[in-house]
Amino acid sequence: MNDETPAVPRLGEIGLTNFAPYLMNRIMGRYNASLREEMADLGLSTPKMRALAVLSVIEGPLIRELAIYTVVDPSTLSRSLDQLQADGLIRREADSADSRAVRVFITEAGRATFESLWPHMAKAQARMFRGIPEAERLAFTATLKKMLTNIRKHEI
Amino acid sequence: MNDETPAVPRLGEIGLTNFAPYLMNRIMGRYNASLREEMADLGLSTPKMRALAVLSVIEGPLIRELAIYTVVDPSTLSRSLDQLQADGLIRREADSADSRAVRVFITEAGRATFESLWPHMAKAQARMFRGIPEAERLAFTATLKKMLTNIRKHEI
DNA sequence: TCAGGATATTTGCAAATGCATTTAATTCTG
DNA sequence: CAGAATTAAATGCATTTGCAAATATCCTGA
Repeated sequence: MNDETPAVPRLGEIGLTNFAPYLMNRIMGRYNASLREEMADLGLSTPKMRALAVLSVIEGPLIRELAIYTVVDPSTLSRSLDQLQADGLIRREADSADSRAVRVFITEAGRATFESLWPHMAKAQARMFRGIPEAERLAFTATLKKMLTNIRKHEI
Repeated sequence: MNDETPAVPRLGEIGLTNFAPYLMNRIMGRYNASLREEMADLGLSTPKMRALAVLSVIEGPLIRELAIYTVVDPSTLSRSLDQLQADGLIRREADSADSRAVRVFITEAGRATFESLWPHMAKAQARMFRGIPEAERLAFTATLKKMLTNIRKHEI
């Protein structure tokens, strides 16, 4: 019998460029960097951009939920929302059922700001997938969805 | 004839969970968060962890190269290396050919620190891929490699 | 029903981040 | 080959970040 812990292959054995989290971090780092200039022109940081992106699709989530969708710490998100609110891009509204909770809504100005950023996001995504056939792209996204289900901590 | 700009489908039309960058950011956010506690126990931040990971595989890169591999801003990396050096986990060495440049080497202590973190990284990756067949996993990683080639700015 | 624990958000604060600049060295160009 | 332009790394500094704690509210079981 063998009671040793099963050996985990080392990173060097796998190779950096076969380790999916490494590749994903690097790709997302470049993707986010490629949008930085356009975001700066619109006065947006990554958390603010993500909040607008989610709010353009999801109507009036709780801040807690928005923090999950955007993968931004609630305290950071709270301050990002302060800024977006000061710029008139979102508004907060007390939840009718739970007076601790706050719902967030995108304003028309917020939607317009996001609309002017969106083509750059779409283009960055297109560049990422350049030369990759439609079927492969769909399979890739399907795998991503499974991975999100596997790794997520929350039900949303 | 039609001289309008071709319409880019909106995010709402695509759906948040069909937009690959959204999924990838969310997955990587969870992956990184899942390692935070183990990293904190070892006194590592994300940039420091990434530097050790790359240095465990690549021998003596320039700081400039390390910044690309780790997707960390050179100024941030410089300070992260200060800390790793103070803790004896890496050492800097002047490049023999170019005296502006500095090469970075992992020490034995650095290797040991990374080795104690690595099983957690491997486990987090395994959890991410849970239930996903080997073939699908390989196809996914192959697509990631193409994407990195597409999106990267540098030749490494 | 009410005390104790949980939850939603905000705020305090120290540390980290990233842009702009500096310093030092190398490479290019006329 | 001199001077200009470029490059590598480090540093100054204002902003951002995220952990802890505070505040306000809600829920649960005796």
